Amino acid sequence: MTSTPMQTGYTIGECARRSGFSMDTLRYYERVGLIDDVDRTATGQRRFSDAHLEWLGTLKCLRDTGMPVEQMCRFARLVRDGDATVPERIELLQVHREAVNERIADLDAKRDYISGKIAYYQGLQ
Amino acid sequence: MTSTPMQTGYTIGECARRSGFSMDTLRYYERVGLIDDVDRTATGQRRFSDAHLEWLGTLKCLRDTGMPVEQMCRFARLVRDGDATVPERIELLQVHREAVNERIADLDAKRDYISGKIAYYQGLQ
DNA sequence: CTAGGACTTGGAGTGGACTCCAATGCAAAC
DNA sequence: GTTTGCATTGGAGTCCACTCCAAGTCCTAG
Repeated sequence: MTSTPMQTGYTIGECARRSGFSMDTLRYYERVGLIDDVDRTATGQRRFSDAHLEWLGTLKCLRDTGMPVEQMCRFARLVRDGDATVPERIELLQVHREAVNERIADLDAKRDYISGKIAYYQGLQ
Repeated sequence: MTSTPMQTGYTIGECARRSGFSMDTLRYYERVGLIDDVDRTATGQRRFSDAHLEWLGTLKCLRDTGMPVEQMCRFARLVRDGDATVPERIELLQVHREAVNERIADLDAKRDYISGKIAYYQGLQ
């Protein structure tokens, strides 16, 4: 049904479908250092691993919650630099989570404002 | 303390401070048709009214909840076109509110994922 | 009266995050 | 073995929503 890995690992197209990023975005992320150690076939095509897919899941989460690419790069660097950076990673994620909390609270308040507007308009009918 | 309206109404600077938009953004919004009927002094300076400030509050809410400028323009047009468009405005706001709801739900889920990551890292310590 | 800050314009520039392109090579299906 | 379509590259282009600029005018405090 779905294509089988031809050597081993996922082609960029398969990886795009599974990760939710476009192929272009995956190449871009590799270029800026968000993705590492991508295998290549003898002829130069990328082959992504399950570990990559998991990492991409994390990236997707961070990106979709509004973390700038540059900060994700910092996180990626920490991960690359090994266990000693765990406290820094915790710190970074906690700060980000707080930003997400604030964003949610803001959206929540503003949704109420919108609901108020809707109710007002409905009162006019 | 704060500047008094020199004729009547707020200068663009005052309006910027009160609305949370920059002066440049206010001029840009006027250009694209999001703001209407701004008075001018004899020498051409803008003077915003309280009604403008209220409208800007609505714009801020829509913008901060992710509505694209183009869709805000559509809403502005509906408002300009008078009472007959109230049902359409309700529809537009309801659709937008639903988008906000989905955004909140998504952020919520992803915050949990982040919390999971944090807990995992803390388990390593 | 003068200094210094606020305001005007049209248009150009910015930033972030992709997204597309052309020319070319590779691979799976029939 | 050829077609169909997926993959490669570097670099250019796009999109959105501002944001900045230069050159000039205006306004108010002292």
